[in-house]
Amino acid sequence: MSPRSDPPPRAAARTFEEHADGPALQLAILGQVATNRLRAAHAAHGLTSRQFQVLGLLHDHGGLAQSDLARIMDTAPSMLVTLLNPLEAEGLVERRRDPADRRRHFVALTKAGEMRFMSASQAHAAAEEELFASLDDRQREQLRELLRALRDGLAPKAQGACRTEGPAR
Amino acid sequence: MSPRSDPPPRAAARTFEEHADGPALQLAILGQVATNRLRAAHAAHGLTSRQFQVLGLLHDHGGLAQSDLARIMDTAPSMLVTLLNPLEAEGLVERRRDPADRRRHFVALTKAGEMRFMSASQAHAAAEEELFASLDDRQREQLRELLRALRDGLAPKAQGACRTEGPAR
DNA sequence: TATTGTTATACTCTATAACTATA
DNA sequence: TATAGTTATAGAGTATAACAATA
Repeated sequence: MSPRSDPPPRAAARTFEEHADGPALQLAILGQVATNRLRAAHAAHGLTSRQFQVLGLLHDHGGLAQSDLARIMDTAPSMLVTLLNPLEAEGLVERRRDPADRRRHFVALTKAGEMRFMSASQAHAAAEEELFASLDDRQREQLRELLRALRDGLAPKAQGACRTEGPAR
Repeated sequence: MSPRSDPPPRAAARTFEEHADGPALQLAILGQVATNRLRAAHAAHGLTSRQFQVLGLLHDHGGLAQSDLARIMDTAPSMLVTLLNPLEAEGLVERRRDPADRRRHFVALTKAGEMRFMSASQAHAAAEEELFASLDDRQREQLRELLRALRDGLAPKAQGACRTEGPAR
């Protein structure tokens, strides 16, 4: 469309509005919207998103040592204390000392914790459905493929994580 | 594919891993990645992302009253003080009282502020290019369309904003 | 009395370092 | 000495409320 030599084909100077319409910022903004909706879904069941993650990992693994949980979540051990204490106080989670190595705390869901995860999990699914309500099935599949390609194209570091946190706004 | 009546066709119970693979969490995670890359790009030029936004809005509008800036950014007036003070101390921004209404502070970029925005803007564009390097042109266009459809499908509130902030992790 | 901008304060989430106990 | 977990502390980022100046 530009038949001859425009100066160099480098990115021309952009206005801020052009940046704001660009895919990076749009992705960042929509990711923040998704984060907020999910946070609200979890909060409706008395959980922060990270606590939901804790319950979920315990659910999937059938319990974990506190140190393994810290490794999986890529967070400091002291953070886990902060996350687990209220969960234990509410009776959603149980800490048991490992008799074989009395330093270790084995953490597992209680019955109440299982039920709480189930209900929060449904809220999570509902929030997801609501977020993508405006896309038809074909668009959703396209989006999933693109996000997967994007994820795979980025550093391996970003793949396993579930880091969606950060204060409300 | 399920020829007769599975219980109800409601969403079955999900493991956490299934949630983690779902589009909502993937979008949230990738949005956080984008936020972090952009933040790094801005930080390389001595700016937080919100300060970059301030410079950008001043660039696009050719200066604004502080109160208008607060309205556009949907933030408290006191936040602007926090954002503008270091920018003014560095000489990137100038505050002038409006002679017609001496309560108002008209804020505009200095020459140095313009240059700083330009360089940070290039870094922003480079980060964007790097983020989407693994997608070909067709995929990028698909993604832009899907993000636009998604944005338009969500509450009008989410459309204009540029909120990508929140602490580092 | 309402509006503009500032200061002072508090809150949330996260990160770091020092400490206890087990090995 | 090294590891598991805890406590205490500090930091970044944001929000809220009280205030001064001007209209």
